[in-house]
Amino acid sequence: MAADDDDAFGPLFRKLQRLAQIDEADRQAIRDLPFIVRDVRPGEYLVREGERPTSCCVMLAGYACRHKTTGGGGRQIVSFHVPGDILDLQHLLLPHADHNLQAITAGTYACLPIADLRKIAVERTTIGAALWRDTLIDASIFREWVLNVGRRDAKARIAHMICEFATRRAAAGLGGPEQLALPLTQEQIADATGLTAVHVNRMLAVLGAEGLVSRDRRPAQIIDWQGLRRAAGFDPHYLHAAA
Amino acid sequence: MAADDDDAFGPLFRKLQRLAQIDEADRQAIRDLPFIVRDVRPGEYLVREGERPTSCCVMLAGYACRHKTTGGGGRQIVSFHVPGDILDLQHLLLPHADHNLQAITAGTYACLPIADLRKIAVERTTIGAALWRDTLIDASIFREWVLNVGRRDAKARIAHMICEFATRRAAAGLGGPEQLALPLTQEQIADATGLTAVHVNRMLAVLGAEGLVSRDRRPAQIIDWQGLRRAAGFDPHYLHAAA
DNA sequence: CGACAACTTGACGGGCGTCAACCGGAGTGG
DNA sequence: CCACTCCGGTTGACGCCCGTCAAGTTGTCG
Repeated sequence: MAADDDDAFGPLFRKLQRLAQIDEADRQAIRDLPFIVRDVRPGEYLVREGERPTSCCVMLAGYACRHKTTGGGGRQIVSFHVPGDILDLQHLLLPHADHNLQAITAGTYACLPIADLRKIAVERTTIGAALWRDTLIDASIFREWVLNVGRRDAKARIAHMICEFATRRAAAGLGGPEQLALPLTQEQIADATGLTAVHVNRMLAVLGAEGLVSRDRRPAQIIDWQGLRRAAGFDPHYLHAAA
Repeated sequence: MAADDDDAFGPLFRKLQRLAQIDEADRQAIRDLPFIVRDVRPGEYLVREGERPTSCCVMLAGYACRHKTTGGGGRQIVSFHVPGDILDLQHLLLPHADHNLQAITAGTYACLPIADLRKIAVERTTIGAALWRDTLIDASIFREWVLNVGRRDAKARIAHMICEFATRRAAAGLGGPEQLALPLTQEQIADATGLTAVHVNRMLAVLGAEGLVSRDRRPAQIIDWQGLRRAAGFDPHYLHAAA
């Protein structure tokens, strides 16, 4: 209950608050869990496909992604994550990891034992509802990604990905879309959109020429948020106002 | 508790059994819920994007899909469903539908009130775990679809979709892959894979020429299951042995 | 027999992948 | 301080996979 703990779990509590009406007792129950805080370097793996994780990672700072690969070596990022996100909630009930979890930037994570988390989800129904709701929103975002990768052209696809990233980052309290410095390489954008880095570069040039994003200084920034939304056909209802 | 009810819920109970160790009391609790059984015609909508459903549909017979559309009119199927599947579990905790639910073939559905289902999920923890686990597997399947649509070429993409469909149908107890009569039009396959119907036709011709699927009689059938798996790079671990 | 939906086939074009070269900034070691 | 390396970004040439358009075939149902 020390102020330090509270600060550390701040991003998580803010997120749980958006998901359900958790109260002080719920927060305390989470603080009382045995956990370790871990710093990671850019590119470090938190979980690899096929492993049986025993703890569940909560992002406290930094950015991360989940990705899968085909037999042929194709790599596909399936989601990005911002502070407050619970990264592998699926391991509460699914023993084997079906994808990789990798840090994009340096960051810090709280690792909570899965068994304890499962217990608390049952005993404290509000926390259980928040976590379940989070997995449902997760699934909704994946559905939107299937649509994005399957049915939008390269320009709209990239714009949509950026819009979602900016929106989720804003929801995490890290500042509005206009002040986002996109912490992604063009190759990472390519892996998330099912394109190649070369073509991402070309499309970013187009988005830049249209005055939607800046390309002079790196990392890229959003200049015209409404214009980018229009270019993407971005409608945030699929985020269910809580991601 | 009549034998009729039991028969009707058979596909659901079989699925819940795979998800968690539900017992007779759990089954009885579900039978005791107020529900209605509904027959639908091919193409009929069960839920439309933006609605606030008050009941949750369980498939008892037939096939269905979920799909979304872009502003520009592009349509993307994000999942297929077989008997036993719970179609809109997300509405337990997310009020607004973020996608459409549509019957592919004629079928029958049990509609359970969402409020009752939510209650039973909390009171009977085994049922709650089964339902939560189901949503987690759902999410895993979406992730695989992102990979499929984003990183596989047309032939492998179609083959992979067929492999998943056959596997899930087999898990539902409807017969092995070799005796699947694919109940999908080429346009539906196209909408699920992010391709066009014309190109799906070309790729099915290739898969036929390679002796993997039959094209002489319709609907299409799998001839060489192992070969199709190889062409798809299909590894069912993402289904977590319960979908 | 006509209407209609689904499938089939061919011609053509474009969006995006591939290959390759080059640039620029950050880190590193002499 | 400068050379070297490395990673990420940038640009151009070229080609293929797949979309588009359009016509024709098949099967089904009234």
